[in-house]
Amino acid sequence: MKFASSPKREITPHLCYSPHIMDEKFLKPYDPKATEPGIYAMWEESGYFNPDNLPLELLGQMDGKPYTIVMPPPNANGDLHAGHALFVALQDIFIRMKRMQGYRALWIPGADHAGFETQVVYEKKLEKEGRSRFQMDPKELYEEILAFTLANKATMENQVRSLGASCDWSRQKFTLDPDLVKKVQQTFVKMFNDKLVYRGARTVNWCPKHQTSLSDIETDSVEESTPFYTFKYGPFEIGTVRPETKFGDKYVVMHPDDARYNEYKHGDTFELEWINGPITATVIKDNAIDMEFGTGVMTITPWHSQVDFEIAKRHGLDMEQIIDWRGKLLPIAGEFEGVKIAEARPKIVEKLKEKGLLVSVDDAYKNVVKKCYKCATMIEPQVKDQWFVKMEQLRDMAVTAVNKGDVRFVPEHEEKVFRHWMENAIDWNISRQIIWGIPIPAWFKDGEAVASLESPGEGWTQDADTFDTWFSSGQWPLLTTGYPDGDDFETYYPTAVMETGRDILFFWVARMIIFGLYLTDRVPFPTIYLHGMVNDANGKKMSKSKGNVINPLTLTEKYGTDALRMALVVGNTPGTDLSLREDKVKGYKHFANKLWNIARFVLETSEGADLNATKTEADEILIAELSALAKDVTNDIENYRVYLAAEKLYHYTWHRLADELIEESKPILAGMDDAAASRKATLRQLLTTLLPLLHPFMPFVTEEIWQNMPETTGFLMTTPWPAPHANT
RNA sequence: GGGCGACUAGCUCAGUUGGUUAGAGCGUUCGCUUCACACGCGAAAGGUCACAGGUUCGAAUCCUGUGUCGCCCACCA
Repeated sequence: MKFASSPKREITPHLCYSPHIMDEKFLKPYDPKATEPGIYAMWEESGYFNPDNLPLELLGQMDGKPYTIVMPPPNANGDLHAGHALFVALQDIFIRMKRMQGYRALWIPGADHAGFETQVVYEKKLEKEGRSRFQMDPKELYEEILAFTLANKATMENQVRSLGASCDWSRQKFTLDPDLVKKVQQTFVKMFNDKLVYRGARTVNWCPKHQTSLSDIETDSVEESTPFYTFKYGPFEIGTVRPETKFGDKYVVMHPDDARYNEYKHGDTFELEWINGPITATVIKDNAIDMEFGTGVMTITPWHSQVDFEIAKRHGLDMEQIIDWRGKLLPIAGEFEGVKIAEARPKIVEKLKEKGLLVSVDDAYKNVVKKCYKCATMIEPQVKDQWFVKMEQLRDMAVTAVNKGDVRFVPEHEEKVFRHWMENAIDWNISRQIIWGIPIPAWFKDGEAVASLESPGEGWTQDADTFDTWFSSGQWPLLTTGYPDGDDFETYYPTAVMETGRDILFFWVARMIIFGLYLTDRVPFPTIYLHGMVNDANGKKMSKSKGNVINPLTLTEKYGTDALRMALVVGNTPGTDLSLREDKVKGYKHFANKLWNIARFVLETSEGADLNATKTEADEILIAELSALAKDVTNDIENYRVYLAAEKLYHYTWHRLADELIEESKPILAGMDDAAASRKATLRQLLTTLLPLLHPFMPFVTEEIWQNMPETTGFLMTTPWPAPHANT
């Protein structure tokens, strides 16, 4: 493979300094605050975060083979949290090692406009200011959210920098970049033409507070105790937990095989007294009815229930909206018109009771209700014209890829979770009734709907809806590498590994696999590394309302970035949640300082020594020991056992090198013989081997020490990795 | 209702796919102003590996069951 021979950046001389005598700063404890910003600026200025600028000598090791990670784009609607710090640490470890191994290591940063999530955050802000989006001009609202998002995006980028991320800022992407927006819209048009998206009036998850529909995974199912009412309905008894929806119920449904109701035939009609007076009801026989449940008879409300909708569709029954988009009853409710459902329910029950129609109430009944995952408002199922992605074919592609082993999961058991979800995935509602998002390139005229980037002509109006944000972020590996054309796409796609949180396996990872397969016939990444959640010291989920949120930047301020990175990584196995304790971070600050003092000791005692001195047999063994560790650690990282690699290096550094080797060296160094000369050269070599190994984990302190060693040149960041590959 | 995972030292967790006396960090106890480091050094205590069976020469590790906790998915009104 050929690789770009873009001119190597000249490194400004003042950036790399090699003092003859040890710098005074080694006489004081390591000071991350005074060190980190300068080091990061130096790296960034070097241009080496961009793999096209990497020295040819380095790339020559791997023949310019690419290694790509696409950074999960943080939502540009707030500060970074501990989870971001974890993924930065992990991904930077992979990228830094691969870069040192000679890969064209590319880590693409970005930001997500995060449609609904951002709008929710902004609406809360408006609420605090006593404003509401429903009283605002849409354009004005959009501009305000845009300004808010761009400000957050800039803050967020600097926070990512301060965590030491060696990502290529020159390739940074934002989901609302005009070229990306266009590509996302093109995908929609292509899917429309391929009949993989369709427009349909179907039951959607409607959030009455946020005034938008939501996908199934954007709702939480919560078990609640809800009274279960049984009412007289003509000659029948019917059960319900939602009396407020019953105004329009004029179909009574039972199972065709239910012997108890043999005398009633499908299509029979009868008169009955109902909530607001007499109505005519029709008997429907349908297999969906569970004869065992309740009386085996129910009435249906097709507009506000998925199951009822399906039944109504099968039999071509009328559907009528009972509850409006705000969650209030419509005129069909008569005297209850305009009343909120929560208020209306007990009143309706009371009325039915007075009419002698209430048979019984079961207060112990447990019922699963859907809630908006952002505001916990009860989801109101509503029938609405929306765009849906047809999942069947796409889902099969993804499952096949997993079965073939084209994608593997770390930890392995997540594959089962993924497959289980995938096999049951139903059509995906991608329309959102919010302004903050990518407009859906669809046009309507006389009940017809077409997808097209441009207006099809006179009289067509554009869809006012925007895409589910995951519709765009699902294409992220493609969008960031420049699909469908361009050198980057050619070179850097598919990526090497997708490292992200377990919580967005369905939201994001599943969709990326689907879009990758659909658009390129290739999975976007062969490996999915899923990290667990970062919880507070007591293992509780961090949340603003609980007030237990740990800001990673506060910790780096106090203990240094290297310390936080180690604390997040050591002992943190993939897929397992982590309890982040300040003590742990503090411990690794001490470790950074320990390394600092090791460097000080070694540099001090070996000043002016001949680094090529002949080594004693004992010293050769020490060199070999570290080589073996280097190989072992390389193997661990390449097999995603970062937690082990970090611990082994920690242990070697502190308890082998410092506690044993340095201690035993003291008397040896005191002599002026060959053994002393050998040991001086050996300690220096051990240090120059250990620093690259520790660098991916603790980039700042290692680079700082490296820059102060007389025998080193250039950056530690681009120094060859001191061990062969474990896998090739 | 279905699925996934966890249970190892006081606490937080490792234990790399069965192999000597089960490890780390923090904490605890004792002793050290030892000239790299008190952000330190030396030592020590502390575990029926949730429980019950099974496979095996050998089990924290594999199998079966039980219990407890956590997470995810779910259109029985």
